[in-house]
Amino acid sequence: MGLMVYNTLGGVKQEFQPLNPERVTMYVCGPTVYNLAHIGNARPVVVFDTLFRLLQTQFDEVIYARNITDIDDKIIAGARDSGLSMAEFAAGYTEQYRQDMSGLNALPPSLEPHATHHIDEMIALTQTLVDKQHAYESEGHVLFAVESMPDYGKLSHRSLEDMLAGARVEVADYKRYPGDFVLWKPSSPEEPGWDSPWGRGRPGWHLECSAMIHALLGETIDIHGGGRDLIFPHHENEIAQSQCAHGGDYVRYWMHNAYLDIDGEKMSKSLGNFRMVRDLLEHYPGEVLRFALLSAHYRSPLNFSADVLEQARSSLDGLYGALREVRDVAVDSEVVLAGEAFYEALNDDLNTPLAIAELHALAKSLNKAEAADQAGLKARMLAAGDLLGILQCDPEDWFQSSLETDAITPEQIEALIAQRQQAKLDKDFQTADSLREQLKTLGVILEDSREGTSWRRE
RNA sequence: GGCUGGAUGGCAGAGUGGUCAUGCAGCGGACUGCAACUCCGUGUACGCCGGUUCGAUUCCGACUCCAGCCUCCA
Repeated sequence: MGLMVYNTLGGVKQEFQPLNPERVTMYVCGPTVYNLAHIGNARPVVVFDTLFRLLQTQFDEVIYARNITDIDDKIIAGARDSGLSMAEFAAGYTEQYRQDMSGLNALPPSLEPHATHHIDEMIALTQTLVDKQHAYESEGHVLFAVESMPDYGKLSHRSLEDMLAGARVEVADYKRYPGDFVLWKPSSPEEPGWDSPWGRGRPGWHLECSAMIHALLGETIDIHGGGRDLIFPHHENEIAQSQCAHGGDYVRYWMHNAYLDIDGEKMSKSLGNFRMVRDLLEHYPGEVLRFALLSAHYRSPLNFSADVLEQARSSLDGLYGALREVRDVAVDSEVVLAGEAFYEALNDDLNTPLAIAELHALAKSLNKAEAADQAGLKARMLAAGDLLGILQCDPEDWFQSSLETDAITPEQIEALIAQRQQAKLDKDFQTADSLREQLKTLGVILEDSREGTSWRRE
């Protein structure tokens, strides 16, 4: 069985069959660069990065695009407040975003289009929609007329009547219909803007993705991903724009990740419980954050907490522990995971928790393996880890990288270990134990084996 | 109110119509000078009430609670 994915459009798991098996296309909504990325922003990045890695084992060419929204009202406001130009302001957060995601072992996407580099395409798309009578100009705005699209609402399962019933906001008076949304809006002289047939203005948010996808990937793409909250209105409106402009299918498989909570509560400004990736990376290796994010299925809510992070670290310790024992065993680089339980778990709609369970099973086998079987098991574990974006660093570095304390240097640790070794030879166990205790208070754990004593951070 | 999705052992979290998730933590044992690592063993978990069934955590229905969206927040 090949890759199965849950398609939000239709609500069922389907076998993944790309339009063109020679060139698989995937687009994931990236950040609006007006702020630091929080851990919730990181979830789709890690999830779709894992999918990107999986797809690459099955298809020769996988184009993965993740946009940077660098024109937006929040960016305009942020730039104004900080006294920077919009471009400078956005560039700063874009660079920080790249660093943060790299810290989570997320591969760079194949393409990283910036909204401001595709304004011409957005204007053209808007013009097409106006020409086809799906959009209209009103008081300097160009609006999409949702009534012009019979199946508007198909992704989010809501009808125009439903939306009206639930409407809680005042309707702008330039809209013909309350559900109409902005394609192009006017800019004041102080605001950034581009000349267009409707005057100087800037694009609406939904327009960007439709225009960039069309420009870079084509009229129909295979996978479009993002967080659940984007289903409505963002993705619904993308469908409306692209389908009405170009006809045909816009996206073959819509995939949406669930939210994550912090300590059982929604992450929100009012609760003040935002966790920024950059801050978390100062206290935890990126791999721990990534492992924690993958420990729940992407469509399930994930409760993020310090406890979960410690559990992730302990789990990774166990996996790296198995690899450390075979540190000097050479591995065969040609490993085919297809067909194995680990791989099939990922193939089943990216069931990362089950895949991780299989990884633990591999580690257990490796711990118990005869020498003859070690190379093969190690190679499979590393290949499996690579698909998840984990287990790629040197095990000794993993255990010895101390992010919490600089109270003692590796040289000092080695010196104390040598001292303890001598005490052990002298049968002076009291001294030996006190040296071990001394190190423990500094967060260093000793492990004796036949080959000698190694150490790791607590 | 409308739409979507949830409720699994101390914690996290898969899955299934009928002996097993898995990890973390705990407990017992082996190993060890003692530990740590590792290995072995260990938990009458499936929101509530009905129904279908020889048998339901898993299917169906009601109920309770929770979350998300309906406002350019992943």
